[in-house]
Amino acid sequence: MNEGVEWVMHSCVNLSWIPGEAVTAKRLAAFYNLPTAYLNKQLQALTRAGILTSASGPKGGFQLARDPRDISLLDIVVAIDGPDEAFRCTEILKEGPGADAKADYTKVCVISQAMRAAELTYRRELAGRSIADLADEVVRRYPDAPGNTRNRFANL
Amino acid sequence: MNEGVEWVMHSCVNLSWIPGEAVTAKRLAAFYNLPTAYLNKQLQALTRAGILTSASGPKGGFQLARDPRDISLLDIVVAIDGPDEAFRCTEILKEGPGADAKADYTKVCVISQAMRAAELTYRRELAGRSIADLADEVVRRYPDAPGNTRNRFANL
DNA sequence: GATATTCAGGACATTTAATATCCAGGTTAT
DNA sequence: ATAACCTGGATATTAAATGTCCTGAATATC
Repeated sequence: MNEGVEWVMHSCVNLSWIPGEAVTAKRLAAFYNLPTAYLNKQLQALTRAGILTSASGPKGGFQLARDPRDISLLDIVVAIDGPDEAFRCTEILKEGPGADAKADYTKVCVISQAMRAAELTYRRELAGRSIADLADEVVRRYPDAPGNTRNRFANL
Repeated sequence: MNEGVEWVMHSCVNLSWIPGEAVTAKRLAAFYNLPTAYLNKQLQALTRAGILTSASGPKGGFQLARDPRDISLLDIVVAIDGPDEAFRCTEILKEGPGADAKADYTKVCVISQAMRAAELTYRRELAGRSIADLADEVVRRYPDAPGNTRNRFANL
């Protein structure tokens, strides 16, 4: 999995604590000492996916495009890592005996089905957790986190 | 995910229909028209993981090392793809404000926990499915499959 | 309007992992 | 003795991840 997933999940949680204000890629990168240009690529992907909004020019930057309650971890994984599942069925049964050339073995093959079923539970789990969930949980454990975060961004 | 996972899952199901007989890597590869030497590497990994037994020399080859009911899909994924999870926490919180240098953020970080929880459901699902499950399901749908498979192997 | 800031995105460069191939050495059935 | 077969290391090839750089477009501010 793309390391950018980790970066932008943290960035989205941080952005949820700075509502209504655009934060530049440079500052988001400086927060965790990440490579700016590369993080910017990931942020662009989130923008294309409708998770962030971006603005050019001075006072420009990125913000969450919607309520963090409506941004799931799956949304982010799909935006950064793409929609493909980890297990890719190459339909090797087509090379086996009694193969049906017209069959879609990605659907029919028992192994493919089992792997897809497992990935489905994974995705369901990720779909059930939102950026707001995570942010709330952080606040429960570390009440100062939002303040500390805003403070750090103010000094970048 | 390594494509070898697909190859060896199919191979293990096939082997479950040829109990007590060693099948060479060459024949296992020919069955699905796979690169022999590379498949052999995957089979070696399964052998090291205790899923297969191997024998050198004429009449040598690979067999299932235990009852297919006791070989889970997770066993195979771990043997081929390694034990690492897809999401790798790099502890970027250590670069953030108020970081605790002694903390293990792979355990403490809320994002890391959420991703690990999701992968856990995935692994639990895979751990709950065995090679025998899949083989039985195939037989239920295609009763001729074991016979066809044995027949094809006999002619390779 | 000029300027400085920032995002957008394409074109690279580098590193790492996946996907192989080959061979030399050890094992074993015949 | 011989041939078949697995083992594992070395190496090659390809694709993906990771990262940099630069041009162009948008825009806030003076």
